[in-house]
Order: sequence, then structure tokens, then C-alpha cells
Amino acid sequence: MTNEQHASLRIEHVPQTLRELAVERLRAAIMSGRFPSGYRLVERTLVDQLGVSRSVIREAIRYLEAEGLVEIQPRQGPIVATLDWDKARQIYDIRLRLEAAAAADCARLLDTSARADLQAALQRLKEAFLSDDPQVLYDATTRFYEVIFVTAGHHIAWEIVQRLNGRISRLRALTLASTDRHVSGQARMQRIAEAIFAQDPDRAGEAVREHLTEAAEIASKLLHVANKDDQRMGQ
Amino acid sequence: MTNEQHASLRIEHVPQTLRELAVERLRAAIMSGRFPSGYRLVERTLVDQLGVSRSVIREAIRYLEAEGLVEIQPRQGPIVATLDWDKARQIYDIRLRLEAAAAADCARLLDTSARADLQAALQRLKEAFLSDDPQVLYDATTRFYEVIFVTAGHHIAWEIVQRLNGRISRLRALTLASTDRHVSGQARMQRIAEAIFAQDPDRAGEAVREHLTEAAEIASKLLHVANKDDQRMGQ
DNA sequence: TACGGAATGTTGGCATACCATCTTCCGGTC
DNA sequence: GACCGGAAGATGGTATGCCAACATTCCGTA
Repeated sequence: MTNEQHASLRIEHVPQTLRELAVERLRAAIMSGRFPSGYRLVERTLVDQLGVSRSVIREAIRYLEAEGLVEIQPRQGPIVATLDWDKARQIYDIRLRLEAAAAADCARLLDTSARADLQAALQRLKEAFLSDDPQVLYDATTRFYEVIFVTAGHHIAWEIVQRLNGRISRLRALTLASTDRHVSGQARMQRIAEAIFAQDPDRAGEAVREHLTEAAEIASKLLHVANKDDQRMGQ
Repeated sequence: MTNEQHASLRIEHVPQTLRELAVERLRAAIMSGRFPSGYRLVERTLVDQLGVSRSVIREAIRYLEAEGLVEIQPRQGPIVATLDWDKARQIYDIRLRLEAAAAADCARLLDTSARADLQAALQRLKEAFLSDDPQVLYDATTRFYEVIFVTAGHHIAWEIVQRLNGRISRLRALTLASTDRHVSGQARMQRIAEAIFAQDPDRAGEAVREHLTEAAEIASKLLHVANKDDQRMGQ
């Protein structure tokens, strides 16, 4: 069982097929905002852009469709999934529950090896907060949570959270970039880590809940501002 | 926003493309156990069985792969996803958290219309418990939860739970069929409904937790028995 | 000038063809 | 008889071709 216990800690299976590569490229393009919400994914255009055949593109789109990153409009084909505040709220709520549970179990199951992993992830996170590159902070945050989920043995929950994060990636990037967040985020992350190091499940869960509640509030403001911008710009 | 507020209550978008049809057929075949765990999904064989081209089959497989119902083995192609107790445990744990949250919010948000829906679903569930057809009970149970999730506004959580249910469908069928379950299951469902009708979120959440904890225990026993059978039969 | 329709282009759905790799099996040689 | 090598089959990966539906444009007629 679980012969992939720490599989997700590793370098993530170098993609071999064009299809896997295409999925990654498209996902990156969507999550980075290069393909904005509602953007039409015209197959033949993507063929030119990625330099692969339509078969590959279409299969990649099917995958991303099931993942929730792409929606199919009947008679119009695939578009980048849209996000309104109701959906975002639901996603933050699910994340809150799954991440709190993971942090609590992580605190319970912490062993020497996991402690070292978490320590390293926390250190990297601290450095990332000093960095100017949003991507670095994004990656470090992801890594921090990954250690928590994997240590807790919540592999499936981690997959779910990663997918949900994909759907709110732009919101998440904005949230992480927010200056308020910059200050308090680091402190909150620190508190999560401390509770886990102290092996206090309740406090770890509570720390995550506070952290994510704040994140959701910031996201709410940002999304509403963004929506107003969209309306003003007529899109 | 949420212009599909009650979309999932309806008859579910009559599939138009062969691909959607193929996804449904394959999913049904897997969930019913006709394609058992680990079964190789050979594309050209499926072409003959479903009477469509490989393009359609392959795209359907991509979708089910992202859904977690199918796994791709490098250099061997797709197989029906396998399930060990560690994965099943994780899935039950996630379901527990999401369903408890949905029941609580459902209790909070219950209005006249939702009350009627839930009442109808409960009635159908009671009749299903008297039925001999496992499928009827399965469908009625699904419908009961669907009303809870939709009323709570937890549409995304409902999608996630449905997917997770797909991955443990055989376990779930066994659990529902278990005679112990037959007796206590109905009582527990009744308690969940009563707590929601009383608009008592805490009690509703607790009732769901008890219900699912029991279900997970039954599933645990069944899965371990099944695994022993598998070993005995050399597969 | 305005309206209708036909021609053309765009695009997704579906089918098929080709190729590389891996497996299997058969035959020949030692 | 055993072992090795190659041919044939099986199978997934990829590319391409065809078609129907829909949108767009342009021309002809009233």
C-alpha cells in the first residue's frame, strides 16, 4: 500500500508524452493569467502555438476540463473557466477544512524526518517573503503546504487542494502579493509551523483557519475590485 | 452569478457528443464493477465494444483519468484505478468533513422550498430501503445528499464528493448492501434529516459524522475481506 | 438603399492512418 | 534440447483528413 508515500515530494515525474507536456503548458498559461478567464481555447490556434497536433491538444483540454480549469461551452468549444465570488468562497471554505485537518494530523504524526522537511520549507518560505519574485513566494507557499499534507498522509486531499488552487490561482497570486498579506502572512505561517512543531493539533488547525479566513477576506476585496474593473472595461 | 443555482437538480444535460456518452458508459462500467479494479482499458477493444473511434475513447479516458477513476501506467496504458484501504480511509475522511459542513449549512439555510425537496428525498430514501434493488437505494442516497449540498450552496464540494464516491463506488455499494447498515443506516439518515428540519447545524453535522464514521468502519471490514479474497484467488 | 441568400471561412466532432515500442513466439543454430 | 535472434502482433502516441454546424461576408435583387 501507498508505495508512493512520498512521491509528491520528488521532482514530479518528468513528463514524457507530448500530451502531458501540453497539459502542463496549458495549465501554466491559464494559471499565470496569460490565458485569462473566459478566453477561448481554439484548437487550431493552440496547435500552432504549441507545435503539436490537434489530438494532443484535444486530449489535454479534456483533462483540464475534468480538472475544472477549462469549461466547454456547447457549440462553442472550450474556454478558460470563469470564477465568481460565490465559487471562490466555496473553494476557500473547502480549502479551510481540508488544510486545517491536514495541519492537525501533521502535528499528530510529526516525526524527525518530517520535522526537518517542514523546517526546510519554512526557511525557504521566509526567504521567499524577502524575494521580489511572486513566483518564488507562490512556489514556497505551495511547498510548505505540501509538506503538511504529505506528512499528515492526506495525499488525496492534497490533490484536491492543488486543483482548487488552480481554479483560484490568479486570486491567490493577488492575495500573496498584497502588502498586508506580506506582513501578516509570514507571521501566520510561522504560527502554523510553531503549532505543528509543538505537536498541538488543535492549535495547528486553528492557526490554519485564521490564516485562510484572512486570505479569503483579502481575496473577496480583490475579486470585487477586479470585477468592477471588468465591468468598467466592458468585459 | 451562479446562474446554475439548481442545475444539478435537473435531469443532467442530455449528452450530445459521442465523447460525453463514452465517458458516461465507461464510468458506469467501472462503477458497476463490470470493469474491475486494475482492469486494462485497451483502446482498440473499447473501440469495438462502444462502436466509436479511438479519438473518442482516448478523450474519454483522459477525462476519467483526471477524475481519478482511471490510472495511466507508463508504457502500459490506462487501467481502472485501484483502491487500497489507505486511499479509502482518506476519501471517507474528506467526505466526512465536506458532508458535515454541507449538512450544517443546509440546516442554516433551509427554506420552505428546500424543506419540501429534502422531505421528498427522505421519503424516497425510506421507500428505497424497502426495495430489493441496490441501484434504487444507491440513487436515493445520492439524491438525499444532493439536496443537502445544493441547499447549502456547496456546489463545488458536491462535485468533489461525487468524484470521490466514484472512486469508492464498489465499497459504497457493498456498504449500502450490508444488512447492519440496512437497519441502522435508515435510522441515521432519519436523524440527519431531523436535525436539518430542526435547523440545528451542530446536531446535523454531528449526525453526519456518526453516519459516515460507521460507514467507514463497515467499509474497512468489507475491504479487508475483499482483499483477502483477492489474495486467495491470486489476483 | 435595404434585405435576403448564397458562398466562404471558422471551428469542433469524429474517424483513420502511421509510427515506435514492447511483447511474444517461432525457428535456427550450437 | 536449450538458447538466442528476428519477425510478427499488440498497443499506445501522434498526426492528418473529412464533415457538419455555425458565423461571416458579399453580391444581387427589389
